[in-house]
Amino acid sequence: MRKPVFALVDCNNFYASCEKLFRPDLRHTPVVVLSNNDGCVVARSKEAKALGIKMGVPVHHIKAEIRRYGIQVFSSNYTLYGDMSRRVMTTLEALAPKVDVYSIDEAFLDLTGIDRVVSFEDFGREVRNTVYQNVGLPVCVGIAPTRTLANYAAKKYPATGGVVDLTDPDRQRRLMAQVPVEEVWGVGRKLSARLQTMGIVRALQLADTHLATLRKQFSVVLERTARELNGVPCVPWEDVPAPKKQIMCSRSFGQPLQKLSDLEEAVAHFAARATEKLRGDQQYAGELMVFIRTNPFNTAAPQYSRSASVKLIQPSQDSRVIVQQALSLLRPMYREEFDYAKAGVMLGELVEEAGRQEDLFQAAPEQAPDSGRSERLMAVMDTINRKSRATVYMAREAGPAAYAMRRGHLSPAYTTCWDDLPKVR
DNA sequence: TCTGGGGTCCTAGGACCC
DNA sequence: TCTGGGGTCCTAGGACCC
Repeated sequence: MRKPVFALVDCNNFYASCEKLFRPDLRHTPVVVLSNNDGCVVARSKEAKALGIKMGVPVHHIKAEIRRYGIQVFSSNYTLYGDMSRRVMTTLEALAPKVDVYSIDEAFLDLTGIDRVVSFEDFGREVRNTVYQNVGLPVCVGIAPTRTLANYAAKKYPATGGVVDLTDPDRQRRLMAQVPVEEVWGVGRKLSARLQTMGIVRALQLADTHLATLRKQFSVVLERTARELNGVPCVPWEDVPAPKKQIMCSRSFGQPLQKLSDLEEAVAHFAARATEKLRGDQQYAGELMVFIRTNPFNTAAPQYSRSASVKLIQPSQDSRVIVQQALSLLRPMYREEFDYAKAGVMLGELVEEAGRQEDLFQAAPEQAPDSGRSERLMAVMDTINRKSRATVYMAREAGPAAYAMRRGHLSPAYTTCWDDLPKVR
């Protein structure tokens, strides 16, 4: 049997790199990109990292640094990042036989058994150069027998020119001896804290821990991680992306809301957006959940957090049905004495059209007078809204601007909107 | 003033069945 | 001096990832 070999291709500081790509004047300027609602930092250029700006820090905590160092701040521009991501992935698909897109800025390549006229390292360099030439974005490439090893190979050794070949077991162990355990893929804050109390502080120590102990004291997940560090693949390969199991739309409000009518507008809006995504995936939802909550960071204020869910008799992708159900879940949860900071709608029990169960008490589709009407109406709405965002919406939604995200530093849609094309003078 | 949003998987425990 | 055993399904909660 051929030994498995995976490459992880990871875009460096992806969002920040996308912003810099269209602003050559910022080549050496520290850049940060903010989360939705301009809340906290979710991407940093290497200059910003060098200044000690931490991932996830609320932007209002680093106001002084932004001013002092002239850090350039951007709101998240997912239209731009999504399009750049698509270009990177298309390039990768031309370079490797099997590509598993893992996230907006990462993909695994299955290199098992490819004819190796060049070394893995040369292959990695070719990937880097081609992506840079075609798209203009820098990537790191880690190559190893398992994804967990490839993952930290790609992320942790930019000093090697962005390509690390970890197929050699001795090299794996040498590098693992230096990697802190919390940097291993699958080991987060909680697990690393517990591991450290057991004296496990390096990746290599985790790899050498007795597997049954890990399973017993933690779970099968950590056991798998340890196996992967030892070169035994445990993460299944996804040739086609698995269909989504839930779809969520939620948002923190710019200002706290008190009135039921305001919450209704927000929840109606989230329900409509979630249902739009649902139709985009050509799925139907069998269940929906609505939640509302106060601001947990405001510890002085009384806290309130509720969620409610309902199963639909017949799975639906009709915004009218979902919005109406969401509102009837919201109303009994509402208490007027609280300041609400966030709400959301989650759709679950998603099914493909073909597997949809019909309502036993409904007339047969060919006899039902409105058969297909819902689908046609929604299709018309989506078509109009694709051309011009939020032109048609449910009456209960406040309107296009009411729950717009705070995005005070948004860059233009350079690649997806004619009006925003960069101009060459 | 000000702390994101959207996902996945696993486990434990309870209800229920025979 | 003792109170079965095995199975499924569901839910809530915890952990992780980007």
